[in-house]
Amino acid sequence: MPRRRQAVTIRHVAAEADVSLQTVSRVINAEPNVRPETKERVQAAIDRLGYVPSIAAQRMSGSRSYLILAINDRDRTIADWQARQGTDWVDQMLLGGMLKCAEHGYRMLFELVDTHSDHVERELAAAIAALQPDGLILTPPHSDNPQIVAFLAEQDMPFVRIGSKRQDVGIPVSMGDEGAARTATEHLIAHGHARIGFIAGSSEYELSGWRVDGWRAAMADAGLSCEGLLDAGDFSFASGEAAALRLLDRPQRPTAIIASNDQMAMATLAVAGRLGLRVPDDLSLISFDNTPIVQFAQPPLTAIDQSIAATASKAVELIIAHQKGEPPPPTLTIVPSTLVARASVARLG
Amino acid sequence: MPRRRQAVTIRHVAAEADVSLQTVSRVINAEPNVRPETKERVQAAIDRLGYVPSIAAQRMSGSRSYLILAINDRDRTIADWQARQGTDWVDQMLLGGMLKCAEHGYRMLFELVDTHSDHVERELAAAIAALQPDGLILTPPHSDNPQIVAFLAEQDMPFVRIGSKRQDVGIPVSMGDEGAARTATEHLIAHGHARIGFIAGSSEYELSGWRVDGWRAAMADAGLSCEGLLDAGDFSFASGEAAALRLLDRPQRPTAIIASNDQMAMATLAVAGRLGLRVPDDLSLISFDNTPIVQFAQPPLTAIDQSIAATASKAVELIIAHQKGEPPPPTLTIVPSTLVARASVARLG
DNA sequence: GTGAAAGCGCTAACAG
DNA sequence: CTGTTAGCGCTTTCAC
Repeated sequence: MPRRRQAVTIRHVAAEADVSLQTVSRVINAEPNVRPETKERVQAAIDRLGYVPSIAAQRMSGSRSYLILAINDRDRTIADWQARQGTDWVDQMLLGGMLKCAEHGYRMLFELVDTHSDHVERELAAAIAALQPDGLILTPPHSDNPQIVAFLAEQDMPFVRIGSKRQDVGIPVSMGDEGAARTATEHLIAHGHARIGFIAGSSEYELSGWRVDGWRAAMADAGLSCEGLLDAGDFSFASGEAAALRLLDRPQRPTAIIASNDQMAMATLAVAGRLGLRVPDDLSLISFDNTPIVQFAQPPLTAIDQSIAATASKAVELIIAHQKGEPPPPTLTIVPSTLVARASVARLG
Repeated sequence: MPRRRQAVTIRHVAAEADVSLQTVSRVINAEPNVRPETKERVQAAIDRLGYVPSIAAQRMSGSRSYLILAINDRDRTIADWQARQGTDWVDQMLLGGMLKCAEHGYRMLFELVDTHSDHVERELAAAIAALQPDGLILTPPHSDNPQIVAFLAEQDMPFVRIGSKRQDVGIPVSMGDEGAARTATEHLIAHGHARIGFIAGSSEYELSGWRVDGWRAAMADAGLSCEGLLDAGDFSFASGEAAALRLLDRPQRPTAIIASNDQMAMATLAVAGRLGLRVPDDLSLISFDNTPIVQFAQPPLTAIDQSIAATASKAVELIIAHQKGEPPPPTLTIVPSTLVARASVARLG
């Protein structure tokens, strides 16, 4: 293998512009103390030579690596990829994250980490040691994993916790789960529903609880009872089927159901079909996540859209801002979710 | 910002194992000339300290960067992400590519490059200069872009050309487009079809032509005419609609259509519906790509599945093998596609 | 077999 | 405002 070296280095630029290495470095990093005309001359040399700094060298000399690591749950991500159900969480993260990174000359690297492993720290430490990223983005359920969070805080590695609300360490970016559940519930109430069932997600994810909270709050505000209307799955289709069956099997069955993710919503739709219930005429349905499959459901499902792209983009922004020494936002950052109305909700009565 | 340094370096390991830096380096890189017991002692120290080499430093000193760059078309990728139609090309690339990379201690980085830009070289040169990857993976339509290919060859940067057949430079990995189209065509012929229409894709992609070739060959082998049965779109839904309309508007309309991708197949399905043709009773349909949406179509579409995960995995393997100095495969590598039978093909007559 | 020295491309810290 | 010096952590080259 040929020993691969940088084609054009800072040295070439310095020679070309007839200045010192340091001056070139200052121009590259937009640092002060360079006379405009010198700066211009250097910039011209850079352009002429097509010079681009080596990230490795920049990192080596103790500055930024321009790398941001997005950490996702290994098992779940691989399962989604293999299932080929169209789950586009990763794509949306890339869309928001990569583009924002590119704007600032950063790169986003995708890393899979096993939540359940007893040596999460080691996995993370290895990734950090190897890549030396400038910051990490944690996604659920990692965002609230005490081991991970404590470890990163200790390393004082800047990190954003997507879908988290805890402001103790790291920078949380909430997707407004409670508000989203409230919105969905209120949407149904506005359509005349009173017995609104809720299928919660896995308790491994804190957001599951927040969504329940939002539903509860909206029901309470409307003076409605939640009695016998709450069930839970683990985000899988099968668990959704079971939960839907239990909910719809009750004597006073709900006239509407909110499912905490699309898989469980699709399962509910299937169960309704089996029970001879038409959606939306006999049962209204709202799902969470708004992945592509719900558009193709029959009927297309009304869904809560969590803007993952916007959230990832925000996360990158926050890390870069932190990197520049700017103070973190004083209050919790919330990237709001929206309700996308389709055909699975009917007016009651 | 605190000047971030490696927590544990090769120096610590050397001290811990009481050997020189060089010996540690030899162990890390599995080089010869280390006595087994020394090696063991060093390895123990590495494990005890949780040492992981910094890839920046490795790269700096002229060795591998353990980074492989996957290059995708910017516009198309972003459009897919924004459309949220469930296109999972990127996910499948990550699935195959990342996991294979991880097996060998490499990382895969995703990069978007504008095909149409007049300074593709500059974009690529910048990415290469910044990241210093050990190899690149080109995806269509980049794989056969003469500018890109020439540039990389000149840099002598190892690269795999996914979906290409040209063996002049780089390492091509074909997905067997011609064979796949042949398979689809023969599948329809076996079901009694004789007037099998074909909607080709954008001529910007060489694979569009190969697919047509496969269809032509299968038709010829069966003694069937292709007269008036070929049309083309550009892979978009709208173009598929137009093509399907032209094909189905003919006096002797086809009894089956093969569309070069899922979007155009879905468009054909929609057009058939509008014309009062039932699929599969009045029109059989086979699509290419097998992205998630076709499972959710009514009826679910029979499709050619191009195993992108397997292809990406193979691509990574080839780059790493090349990296190790192994010779490239003497013949064209083909990752075969398979036909997934669903409900959109009916027996004729 | 193992070790010492030099240097990769860049930036921090200091000097002028 | 600009330049010089000294490394960053690792691998290469060459000694032993």
